Amino acid sequence: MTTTPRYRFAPSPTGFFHVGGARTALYNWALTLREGGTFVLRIEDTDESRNEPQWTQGIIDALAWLGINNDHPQFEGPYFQSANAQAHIDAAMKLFAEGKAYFCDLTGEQVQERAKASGKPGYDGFSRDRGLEAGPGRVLRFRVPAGETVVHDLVRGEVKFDNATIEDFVLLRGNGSPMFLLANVVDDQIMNITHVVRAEEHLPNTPKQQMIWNALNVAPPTWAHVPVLVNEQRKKLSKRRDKVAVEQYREEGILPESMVNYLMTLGWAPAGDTEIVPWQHIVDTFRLEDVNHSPAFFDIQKLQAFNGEYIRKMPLEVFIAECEPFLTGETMPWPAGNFKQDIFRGMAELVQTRVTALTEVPAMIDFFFLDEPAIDDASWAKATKDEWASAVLSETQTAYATAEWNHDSLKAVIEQVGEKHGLKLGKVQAPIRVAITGRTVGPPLFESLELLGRETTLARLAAASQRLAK
RNA sequence: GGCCCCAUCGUCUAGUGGCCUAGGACACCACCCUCUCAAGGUGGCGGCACGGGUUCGAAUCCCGUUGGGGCUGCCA
Repeated sequence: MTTTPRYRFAPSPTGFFHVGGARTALYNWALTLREGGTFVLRIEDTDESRNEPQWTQGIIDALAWLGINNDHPQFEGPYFQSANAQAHIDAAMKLFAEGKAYFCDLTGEQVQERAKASGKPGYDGFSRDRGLEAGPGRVLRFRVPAGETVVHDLVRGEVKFDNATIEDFVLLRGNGSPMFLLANVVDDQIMNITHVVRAEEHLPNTPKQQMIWNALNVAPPTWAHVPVLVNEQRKKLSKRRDKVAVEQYREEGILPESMVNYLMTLGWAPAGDTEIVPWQHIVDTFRLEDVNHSPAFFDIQKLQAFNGEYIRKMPLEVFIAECEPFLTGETMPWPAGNFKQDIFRGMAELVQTRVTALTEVPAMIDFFFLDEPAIDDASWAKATKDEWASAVLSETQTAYATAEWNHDSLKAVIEQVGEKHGLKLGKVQAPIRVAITGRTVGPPLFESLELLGRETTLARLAAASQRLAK
C-alpha cells in the first residue's frame, strides 16, 4: 500500500509574509501537485507574545496570490497549531510517563549561571535524575539518549549528529504550554505528514525532532532542508533589515507569475537555457534532489527583469485589464475623473514594452490626463537649451494648426521643421516632447500627439513658447 | 567557543570523471535598429576559493586550509 504524500507549510504569523517562506511554500506546492499529494497549511501560532491575527490572513492572502489556495482540492487547511495544544501536552506527558522526559525547576538564568560556571554552554542535565513531578514554573525537558542521530535529507544526504552535543531541550514551558519542537512534531503526526520540506535554518532542529518522533514510536517523515535566501551581505533575509514582504512586491506591481517563476529559480533551475517557464513545466520537472546546497541571493533587479518579460508576454487585452487597478483610484497623479480608458487603450501597446512593473504605467501616460503637463526642470533645461528651440516650437505650432492629424503626418511636419534648421528628427523632437509631456523620455511622441488631439497639443506648444520667452 | 551546512562569472544557475576552449540568465559595456526611452538583434566583459591527493584524465571523487552561512531561547 502506498500512501499519497502529504506536504506541509507551517509559517508562524509574526509579520508580513516573507519571500523565503513563499519559496518554501512553492517548493512544497510544486511537489504536491506533481505527486498527486496534499499540501497542508498549518499556522504555527504557539508564541502568544508575537502572534497577530492579521498576519494570519496576510499569509493566506499572499499564498492565494501565488496560486496556493483552496480552489485546489490538494490544498488542505488552514489549521492552527494552537487548536492542538492538548494533544501536544498529552504527547509530552506520555514521554514523561515513559521516562523519556523529565521536569526541571531551574530558571533560564540559573541554567545560564551553571553553564557559565562549568564553562560548558547549554543545559547540563541538572534535573535528569531528580525525579521531579510537574509543577508551576517547571519545564519539561526531553531526555536526549546517548548515541548518534542520523538525518536522511533529500537535499543534503546523510547528516550525522552526536547526541552528546545536543542538550536536553525544553518540550513544555514553565506555564505548561508546548514549545515549537514538540508541537511541530505532534502536529505533523496528527496530520499524517510524510514530507517535511523547510528552510535550512531548521536543520539543527531536525535531530531533536527526529528523536521526538522515535520516542513517540512513530517513523519520522522524509526530511528536506532547502538553502536560505540571503541579502547582498549574504545574511539570511530578515524582516527588519530587508525588503522581504510578498505583499509589498504585489503592491509594487510584480505579477504573481513572475514572483513564482523567479522564486523557483533560486536554488533550482529548469533544464535548458531558459529560466522563464510556465508553472506547469516547473511542476513537471522540479525535484528536491536537484536543489542547490548553497544560499541564494534574492536579487530584486532580476525579479524585475522577470516581471518585464511577463508583462511583455501578456496579450494586449490582458495587459490593459491588469493595468486597470493601477490607473483608477485616489492615488493617481491626475485629477479624479480625468482618466480616459480609450486613450489608454490607444497607448497600451506602446506602454507595454516600456515598463517592468504595472505601477510604472501611470507615470508613462500621466500627461494625457493632467490639465498641464508636469514639467521636469532638468528635462526642460536640457531640451530647450539650444537657440533653435524657440523657433522649432512656434513653427511646429503653426504647422500643426492645419496639419492632417495622424502620427505619420505629424511626424513629417517635425521632420520638415528639422530640415529647415539642419536638425535630425531625434534632435528637433526634444523641445516638442518636453512641451507636451514634460519630460525628455516617454512613449513614442507622434502616436501620443494623435491621441492627445490638436487643441491640447497647440495649447501646450503655446504655453511652452511663453515659458521659454521668459 | 561548540555543533551543523555550504563553496562554478558581480548575482542566479547548467555541469553527477572525458561532450568544458566551463553553457545560459540578470546586471554591465559596445554596436545595430530607432522620434526620446524602451523592446528586439549582434557581440563583449567576467567564474570552477586555495593546497594536496585519487585517476590515463577532475569544476566534478577524497583530505586539508581558507572563506561564508545557519543554529546554539521557557522564539518559530
